[in-house]
Amino acid sequence: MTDLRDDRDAWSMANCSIARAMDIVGSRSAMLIMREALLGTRRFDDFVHRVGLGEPAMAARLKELLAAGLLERIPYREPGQRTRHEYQLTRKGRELLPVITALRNWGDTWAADDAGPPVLATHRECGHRVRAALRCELGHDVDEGDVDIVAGPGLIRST
Amino acid sequence: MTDLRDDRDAWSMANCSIARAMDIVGSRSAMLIMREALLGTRRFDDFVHRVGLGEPAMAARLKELLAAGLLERIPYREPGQRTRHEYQLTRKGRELLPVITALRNWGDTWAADDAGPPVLATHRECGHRVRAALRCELGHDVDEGDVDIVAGPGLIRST
DNA sequence: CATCTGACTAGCGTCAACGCAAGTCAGCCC
DNA sequence: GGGCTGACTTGCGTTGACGCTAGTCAGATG
Repeated sequence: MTDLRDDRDAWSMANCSIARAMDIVGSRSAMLIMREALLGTRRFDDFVHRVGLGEPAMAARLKELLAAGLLERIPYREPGQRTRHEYQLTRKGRELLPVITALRNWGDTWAADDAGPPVLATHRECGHRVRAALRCELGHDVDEGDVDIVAGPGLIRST
Repeated sequence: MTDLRDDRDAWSMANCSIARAMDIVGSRSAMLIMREALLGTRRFDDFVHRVGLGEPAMAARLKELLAAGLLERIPYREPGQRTRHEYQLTRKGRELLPVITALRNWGDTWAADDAGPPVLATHRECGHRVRAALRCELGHDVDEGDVDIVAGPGLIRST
């Protein structure tokens, strides 16, 4: 099999992973909540003022992200305080980091103002900037033009 | 200053690159249009039936993506046909490939059904699967836990 | 026991996204 | 020159996202 793009209409996107991902984190607010969660935010009120969403909207979004399994609601207790709940990333949520990083890279390049990007992600061990780069399982760097699209096990062919 | 996460409320996300990116391609339909464009789709009607959006909505989305500079409207002429226009990716649009790839990776892992992912991106030269991976400018692979967030030139500090 | 704080919920009103149905418009084809 | 096709536009109505204001609720604190 060569490249599925050569006969695009012979297969369907009914179970497209990109569409499914967008159904879960494909809104501005959901993605910004995940940005905050990856920056370490855990409490409801902090999400509200750091993301810039109203309380009712935030409560609804967090509920969706809990239901989708990106966040967990964990009880905790600060000394002298009553038991509360915090929103912690699950593995499913933590693995959005490459998506967020790729979005930040793109925004830094194409949507930042003249001053430049507000924050930089760096490699703790060497201090150099981190990017989401394409590479194959053998470790090769993959150029934009060197990607083939081939059938996967879940491919749905059109009738 | 080491890691900005240690004092999260001392700086603002007013010019966040992630938020800006989401303003442009942060809707399900915009992202699916970019998916199709990266798969080679160029004509209006093909976008309509491959993305599964109505004609009015598609016309509006395409206009936004043209205005944002992700697509260009280029005249072309098939033999025996009149001049038409096709939507071609610009460099700005093409550089969304890491974002789309990261989203597909995540969806393949966390949102695919039992059959598995419908399509696979492979490296043309070796045939192995392509992923969006974190790496620094020195070429190191970067682990999820090894990312620092430090001030960039455009950082806005809170008052 | 009343108060206070963090974390919500309830009830509006508004605005944007989208589907559907129908109309338009330009030019090749017969 | 009347149809046909591809690429839209116009005009509904519906649904969902969100802001705002106000109310609730649980438990430590005074």
